[in-house]
Amino acid sequence: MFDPLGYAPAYWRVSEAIRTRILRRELVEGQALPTETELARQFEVNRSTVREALRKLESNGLLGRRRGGKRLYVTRPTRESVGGGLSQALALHRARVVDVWEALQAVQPGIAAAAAERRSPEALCNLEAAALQFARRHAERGLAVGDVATFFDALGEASDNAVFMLLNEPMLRLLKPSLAIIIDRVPQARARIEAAQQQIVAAVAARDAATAAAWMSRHVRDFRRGYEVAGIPLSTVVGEDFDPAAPGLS
Amino acid sequence: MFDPLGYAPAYWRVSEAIRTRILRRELVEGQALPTETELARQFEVNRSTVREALRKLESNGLLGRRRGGKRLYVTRPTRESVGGGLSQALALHRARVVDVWEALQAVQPGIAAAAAERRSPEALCNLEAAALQFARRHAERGLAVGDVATFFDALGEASDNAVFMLLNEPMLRLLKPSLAIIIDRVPQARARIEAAQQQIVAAVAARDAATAAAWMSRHVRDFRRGYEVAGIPLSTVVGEDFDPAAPGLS
DNA sequence: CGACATCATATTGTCCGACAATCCGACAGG
DNA sequence: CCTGTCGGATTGTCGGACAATATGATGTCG
Repeated sequence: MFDPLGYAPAYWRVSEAIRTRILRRELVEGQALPTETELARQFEVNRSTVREALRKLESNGLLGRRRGGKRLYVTRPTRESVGGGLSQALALHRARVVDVWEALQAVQPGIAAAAAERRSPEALCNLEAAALQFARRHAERGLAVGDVATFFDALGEASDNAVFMLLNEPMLRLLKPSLAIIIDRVPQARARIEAAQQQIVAAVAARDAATAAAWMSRHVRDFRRGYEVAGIPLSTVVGEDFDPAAPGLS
Repeated sequence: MFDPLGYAPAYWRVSEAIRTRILRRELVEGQALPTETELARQFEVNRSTVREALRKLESNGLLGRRRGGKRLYVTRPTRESVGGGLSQALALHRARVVDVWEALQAVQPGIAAAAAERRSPEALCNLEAAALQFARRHAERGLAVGDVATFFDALGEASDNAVFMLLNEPMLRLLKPSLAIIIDRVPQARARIEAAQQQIVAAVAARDAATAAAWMSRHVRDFRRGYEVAGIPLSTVVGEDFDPAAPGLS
């Protein structure tokens, strides 16, 4: 009948106040935040309270500090920060590799199509570079996985769509461990990936959205075959590697 | 040439220590965290330091408190929490409605297909209920938008894929404001949405993945027409409504 | 025996004050 | 122009304090 009358602790209100100003763009990116003491003075709360609020915003990626710097600056969440949160959440929701794969299957063709339609010359160049990088050194297992991710990232970049770019990161992060196993155990995986990448690059270069999407679809389907051949159960729960991105060193 | 030697403040290390234990499932969901004083004793740091660490985890959605409760419990990030973070990030990245629409166009058909393949009887029931709800009361503008979102959510639920469920939330959140305008300004919008929903429900009920995906694709394409008819520029930057989910009242 | 009122205790939210480390900017000197 | 020095400002961390209130134990009554 009655909702509980909301009480919000001070650290929460302080954090919301700052967050709102950032989202309203009254505090613009790159701008230095006032010092903790100054904020405490303005909000009329203690510095400890301010600090708790700042930690919240910091971990949301809205505030960050420059390399080795001391003061906080307004920043927007990096892809890594958003992706980290999302993949962490997915891990806790016990998402399975097949779930991630299914999402990949749904999203990536769309990304490829968008990239084909709108790629800039530089983005195409990056994409080609990524494909070449994978082709050149896919012998080393450690690098190969990273290069595959780089390729997908370059494609997202080429799509010029912030949503795609942000969605790419967490899915790849969750896929990486199992992808490493596939590349390790399935002999023909490297060659198939290389071939698919080249077809996709060609289609993107030719601005042929339909072909790009089709090849990407095939490419992703290959991953699923990879799981089966590598003997990874599709119902494996994706795990986080718990590798914290070092704190101030962004 | 040299990497900076990493230094991590204590509050960060404390936060990481707890986060790692949660991700390793050594701290399971629903479990109460030790008290702040106890944590301070165990980590051998000051309580203020512990509190800063807790704020980080709290805002990551890994810790939460029960209604009106005092102690912190281990929780997993709710859909709202990760959706809020993601849509906030997208807003700051100046994502445009066309970007969100494009992502919707890529993802939703996949969700519909997955839902058609795997829907449980209960999920189907919820989906039907959502469609019915929209059909019944789409006259009221305020409710109509929410009901559309509920329909998409029910579909995500039916797909039984945690990734899809988590991805749905932020996109809908960003789309809502513009959707409200469309429903308001485009006379035939309501009828077209209702028709599409019914077709999708029917396809999902019949486990016809291809038809479900096709209708969903058409449905999403309609939104784009809606933007044009309603006179909303596709390059409008999506904005956050800055509606903070109340703090302890989850 | 179980439901309910009562109360002491524990816990959180917030404050104050303090201090070391170190980052910053200015300034001088080669 | 690069380097060394220095004082002030700022952050990270600490200890202690206190009010408000959630929690759990206790006692009471049906």
